[in-house]
Amino acid sequence: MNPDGGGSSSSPPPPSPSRGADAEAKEEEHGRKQVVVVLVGPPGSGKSTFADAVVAGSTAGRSWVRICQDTIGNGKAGTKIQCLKATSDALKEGKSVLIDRCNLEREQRADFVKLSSTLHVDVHAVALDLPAKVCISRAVSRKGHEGNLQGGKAALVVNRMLQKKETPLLTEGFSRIMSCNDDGDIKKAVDMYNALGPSDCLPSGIFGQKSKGPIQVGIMKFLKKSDTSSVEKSSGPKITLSESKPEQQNPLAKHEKVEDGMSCPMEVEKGLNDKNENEKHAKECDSDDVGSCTLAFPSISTADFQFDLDRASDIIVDTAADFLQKFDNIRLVLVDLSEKSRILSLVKEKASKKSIDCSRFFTFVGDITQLHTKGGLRCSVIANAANWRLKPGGGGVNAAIFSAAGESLHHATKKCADALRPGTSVVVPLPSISPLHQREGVTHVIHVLGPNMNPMRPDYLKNDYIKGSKILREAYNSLFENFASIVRGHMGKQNGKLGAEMSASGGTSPNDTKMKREDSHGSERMKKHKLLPPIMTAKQQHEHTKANTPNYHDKSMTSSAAPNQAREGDTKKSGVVASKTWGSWARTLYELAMHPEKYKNTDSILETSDEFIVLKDLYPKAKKHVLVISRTDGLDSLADVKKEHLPLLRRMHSAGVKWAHKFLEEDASLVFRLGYHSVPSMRQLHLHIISQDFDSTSLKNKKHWNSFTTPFFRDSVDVIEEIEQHGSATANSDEKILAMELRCHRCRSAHPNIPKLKSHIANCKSSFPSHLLQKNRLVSS
DNA sequence: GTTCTAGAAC
DNA sequence: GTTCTAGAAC
Repeated sequence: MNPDGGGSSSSPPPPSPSRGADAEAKEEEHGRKQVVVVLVGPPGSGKSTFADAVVAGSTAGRSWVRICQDTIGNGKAGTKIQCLKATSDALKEGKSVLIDRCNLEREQRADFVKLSSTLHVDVHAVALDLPAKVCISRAVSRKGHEGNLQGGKAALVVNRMLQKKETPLLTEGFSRIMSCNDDGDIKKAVDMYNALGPSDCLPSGIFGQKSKGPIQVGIMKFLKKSDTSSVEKSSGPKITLSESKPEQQNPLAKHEKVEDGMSCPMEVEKGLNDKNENEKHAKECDSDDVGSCTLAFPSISTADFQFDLDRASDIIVDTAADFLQKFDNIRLVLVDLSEKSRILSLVKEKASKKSIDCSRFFTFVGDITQLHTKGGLRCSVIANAANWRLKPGGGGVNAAIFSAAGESLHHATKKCADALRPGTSVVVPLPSISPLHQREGVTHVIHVLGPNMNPMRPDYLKNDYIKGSKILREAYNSLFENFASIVRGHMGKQNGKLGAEMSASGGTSPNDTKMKREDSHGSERMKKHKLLPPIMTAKQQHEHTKANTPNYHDKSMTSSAAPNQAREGDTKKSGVVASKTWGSWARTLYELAMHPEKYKNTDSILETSDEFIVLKDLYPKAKKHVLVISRTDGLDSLADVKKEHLPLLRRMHSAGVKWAHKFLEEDASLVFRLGYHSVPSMRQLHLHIISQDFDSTSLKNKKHWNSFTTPFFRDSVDVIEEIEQHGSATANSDEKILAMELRCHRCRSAHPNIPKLKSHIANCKSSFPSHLLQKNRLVSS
């Protein structure tokens, strides 16, 4: 760390901040260069001490004022408004200002930046990035605090605040940002401001941000015993070696020690990841059938930022074991390049202790982009340890996969998503022109993003391994779930072919078609209730279907009320765990699509044709929200859609576009998006046409929001293209996607709850994310 | 899908 | 005390 100029993470600072001629003239007139220093740090990080030291120790004639929200209210709680007023007054008197309040979130800092810029004054951020443990200990144990934040409650407050912390950025308007990571950094920073004469200015840029932080005990774990006494205790013997040392004395030595503890031992047991085993597994998997049920995946988050290998291997083995229990006939292969891979040997060792079937979960040494040609292992799906922007490059597995797959993967990825949150994954069907598809037989790439331990990236976890482990677990679960969804799709296709063959030979009646549909409903419902039946190979599925066919025939419906009953009976009879049917409410659209004449007196139905009806959504989630509902009996969700439905889908899309244009005639400011929910709540395939204002009282919860603004929403244009190319559409069926944090669909900013999100989107004028601006995904005037 | 409501979060 | 979320019931 070198706070006084030699920034560790940014380019060398320019000689002086770039500011308008106007401001320069003003400064010359006054003969001084004032500055506003916005302190950023939780309670206990030492903001007041810092500010007092600058105010008291100024040696070069600059006049400083500390503006403290805790004291500005004269006994009552102070407000930001009061602080802004005091700042403005002090600046007008020619003084420089230190803002002593937490300012951890961008929004809290914004007004101070704005005020400074209005008054043509430079604004700096000084982030007091001390370990959470230090801040908590200080906040908890201090007495007579000006804001009365002390004792046990301080620990909770600090923790809560740190969860929301947003690292200050130059784009917020700061000319200079300095991070202080320990008392040494703080002292240097204080000295620097003390030595600043009235007309001096400091170089602009970012200084002192760490690329790697010291190990910290997870904040949550630390806080589980949040009363004062246990906080004191828990910082005792349980803390790792690195933390038992005084934190501030020698940060570098501490850092090295920590890294020692983290890195893998150099001497790896020979033969742990044996080549013979590779060959054995390759043979077992050397068929298309098995290959189509095999996922090859790299270890997530362990390469670049050294997520603890021991914990990571536990998580891999746990999640894989759980997953294999739920599904038969699926294979998971952990791949790493080196025979000496520590993660492979750890996983292998732990898997053997768990007595997992080693033909269904094993490690493989090789290049994940050449598993078939070089390793003889067939895998139709590979996972990528992606970066959050889903961009090629960077190195490691990500660079290798994007490079091997060629430009088409990049294009295909952009269609599915433009960013990924830690702990989630996204399925990208690999176009058949991709070399990776042609050469290796890879049909899908699943991009996965694990926890991020890199402070230069969003969602940096500050070595909170409790949270990190949770996210890593989510990442693998999401990966495996998405893989299962691909395999399901594959099985569905096999089934589809089977049906077509039977039909061509005259062996099927209309009821057979119905039967297949009911079967797919069964699986859909089970998916929802997490009672997944074992996934079968195509052959087994065939046998299974045949065996159950009489039941379906017997039970096939004779009235519109029958489908639910029929399905319920079937699932019980076939010995599959019984699960809930579509609720009565979920059949509304089905009833409507089948019998629109019954509803002709309502003004909700805008259009009726043989193929579809257009309906105003009863609970619109935006100013304009209509549904184009297919009338094809048996077509309930994206999972049911096949190539034969393409003409229908195209016509539904055209109808949607037509209605969007009609609405645009009434209000040209609207922007529409057309798409399907990955897993609809209502039966009967329906296309949403929804204006992007999301201005509606019916939009009430996170699920509503995320179902229209995450990859859960599949753009109609993409669905059509995917079916053209692959014969089926992928659905992002991972339920976690609907529980994701709330982000603005335009600027992607995060918001803590629905009301705050709504007030943001009412005003957000940012342009839409780039991927939405392509391929007519948005319809506007 | 919505409504209702307990209890968590603020 | 009020706001907000999330799970159960429908």
